[in-house]
Amino acid sequence: MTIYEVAAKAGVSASTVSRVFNGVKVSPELIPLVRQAAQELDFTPNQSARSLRTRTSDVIGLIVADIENPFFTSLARGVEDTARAAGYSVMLGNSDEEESKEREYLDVALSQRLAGVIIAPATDHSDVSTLLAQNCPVVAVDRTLADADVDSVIVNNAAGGRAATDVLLQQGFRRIACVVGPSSTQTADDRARGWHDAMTKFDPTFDADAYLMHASNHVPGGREAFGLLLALPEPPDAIFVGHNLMAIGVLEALVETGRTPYEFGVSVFGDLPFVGLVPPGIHLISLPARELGEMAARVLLERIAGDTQPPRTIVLGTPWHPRLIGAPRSA
Amino acid sequence: MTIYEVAAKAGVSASTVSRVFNGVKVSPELIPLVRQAAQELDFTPNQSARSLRTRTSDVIGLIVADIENPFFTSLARGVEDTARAAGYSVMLGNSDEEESKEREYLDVALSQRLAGVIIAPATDHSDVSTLLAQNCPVVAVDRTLADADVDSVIVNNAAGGRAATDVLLQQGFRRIACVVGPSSTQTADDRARGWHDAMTKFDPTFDADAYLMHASNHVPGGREAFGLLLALPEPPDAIFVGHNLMAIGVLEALVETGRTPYEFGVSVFGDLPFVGLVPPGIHLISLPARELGEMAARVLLERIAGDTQPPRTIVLGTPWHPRLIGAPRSA
DNA sequence: GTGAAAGCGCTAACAA
DNA sequence: TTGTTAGCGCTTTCAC
Repeated sequence: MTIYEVAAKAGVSASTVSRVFNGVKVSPELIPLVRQAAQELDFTPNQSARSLRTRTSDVIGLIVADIENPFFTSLARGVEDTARAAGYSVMLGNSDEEESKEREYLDVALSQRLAGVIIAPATDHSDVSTLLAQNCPVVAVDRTLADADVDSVIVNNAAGGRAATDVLLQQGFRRIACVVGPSSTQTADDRARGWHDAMTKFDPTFDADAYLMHASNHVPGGREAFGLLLALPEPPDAIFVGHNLMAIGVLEALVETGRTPYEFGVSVFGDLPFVGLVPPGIHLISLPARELGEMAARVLLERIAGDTQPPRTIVLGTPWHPRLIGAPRSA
Repeated sequence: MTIYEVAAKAGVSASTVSRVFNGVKVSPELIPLVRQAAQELDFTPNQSARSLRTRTSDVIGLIVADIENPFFTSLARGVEDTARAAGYSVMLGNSDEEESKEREYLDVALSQRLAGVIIAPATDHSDVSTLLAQNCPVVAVDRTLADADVDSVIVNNAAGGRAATDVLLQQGFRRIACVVGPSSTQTADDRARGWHDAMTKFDPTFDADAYLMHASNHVPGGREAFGLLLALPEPPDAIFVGHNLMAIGVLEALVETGRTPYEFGVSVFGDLPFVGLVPPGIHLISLPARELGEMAARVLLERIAGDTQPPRTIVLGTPWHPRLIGAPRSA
């Protein structure tokens, strides 16, 4: 089924059919004719041909680090809904935090000549220059890109770490440990820095190094980190966890040792999926995952539409408001 | 950057460049020449042109009902990994259980001339005939398609319902309620049927109708259903929940009423995300979500490769083995 | 084994 | 306003 067969059936030229399908002005009486013919022939425009000719496409790429993490699913949902509303589809790639997989997806985006790409970069020096060189706009989300001059949509991680630590200090906890993702990843370092600032501001003699743990961004990572912390000569009396999945691991381990978050303080930067089953007493700072996705998509769509202002960094979510799950401590 | 510029730089014809990039036989000495030239020019083959010419594409579509449900994320992960290993990319669509959104994504798949589509249908009469008419293979996953003659990769839901009910009967529970998704959806009905069979086989006088609840496939749905069941003149002493998210809602409500799964039996068909925080005593039947995705992708890839055997229905996961979370009842 | 040439289905000048 | 025509970048006969 091509535009020519539709044209023949409708008794017009191919250009007229093309015009009808692209909303270009055409005598009103021809429109139903063409639509009718297209309908009867089950005609669907061939996007490959269209893309080839126009050098555009209505597909955007989304590359996330872990599609099984609810944070990224919500983010993806935000991107998808926003893109869909604007007539774009989403190609999803999962980098698994691996640069090589990420590279593969960037190459796919390039060869598909996607309209644009939203990426939660696996590293802060991920290379998107090939895309930029082809005028394929890129927006970084959740993390920034050090080597590329692109828009970023992020949250203030340091402030989050600080807020999550402060709420534990207010509760009277004093030896507050910190568990975040692998060191030298941006979000992990920033969150740890926030914690560090809050602790040393409160108590300049606090031996921060002893209570900072880096672990892998998964449930077992949190579990292990918790074990190591408890084994310390002077174990912490509370913990700030900078990642949702690790928090699950920490909480599992905490519950197993018979402790509760009322005795052993817990604050988390990130949302806990299905929070209803989480032991009460923890302090949560919600990350606007969906909004990050929506905003990233909105910025990308503007770029696709031709926006040429200098790249911006958009920070969402601050100021942070910790939320207590369950009843206050006294209860 | 086109194939012609690469050809010029390498001192060969465009056809030779094309051959090199497609692994067609060429004098060995030309290959490095061409690759070198391509490299220097940052050449990336234009897939739109390729698709237009060859009428193929290396992108497959995946349409799921709820990307925020861990079941579908695992499934998506299975699809993605399998597809990627075979050199295919995945376009993801979220139907939100809505036929209209599903239709949109099917149309996108059609106009993009995707290589194939894996769909977890929103309804059992979702219409994929347009795709089939264009020789775009379709594989149904998790649910079957009544009106289309396509491959399906599913689980035995009735057997799952039966197994989940039997384990509660063995524990001594007798008034076992059933909560599943909206009635007249296939998976919900099948799971309920399994429960019904198990109950009436055990006790032919059991008043099944009174204890069957349909709710929406979300956390609040499970919560509400649980409330209604408790309000019954003769409340159940146990519950079989046929959906992972609803199970979360049921468990939240259960915990709030101060009950435990040891006194009030709970069995679930489906995986509970981050199961470590779930109250002990529940019986779980794991769904092979990832494997469903992998198998669906494998079947689809075979179809894309030209497999023409009659459509098959592949059933995964049976026999079911309920798993107890936490210690046995006596403990 | 390699190149020249045609054409996949569409859009965009340009001409009428 | 509508049609004619050329060409987007690639693959693939068909000659050589």
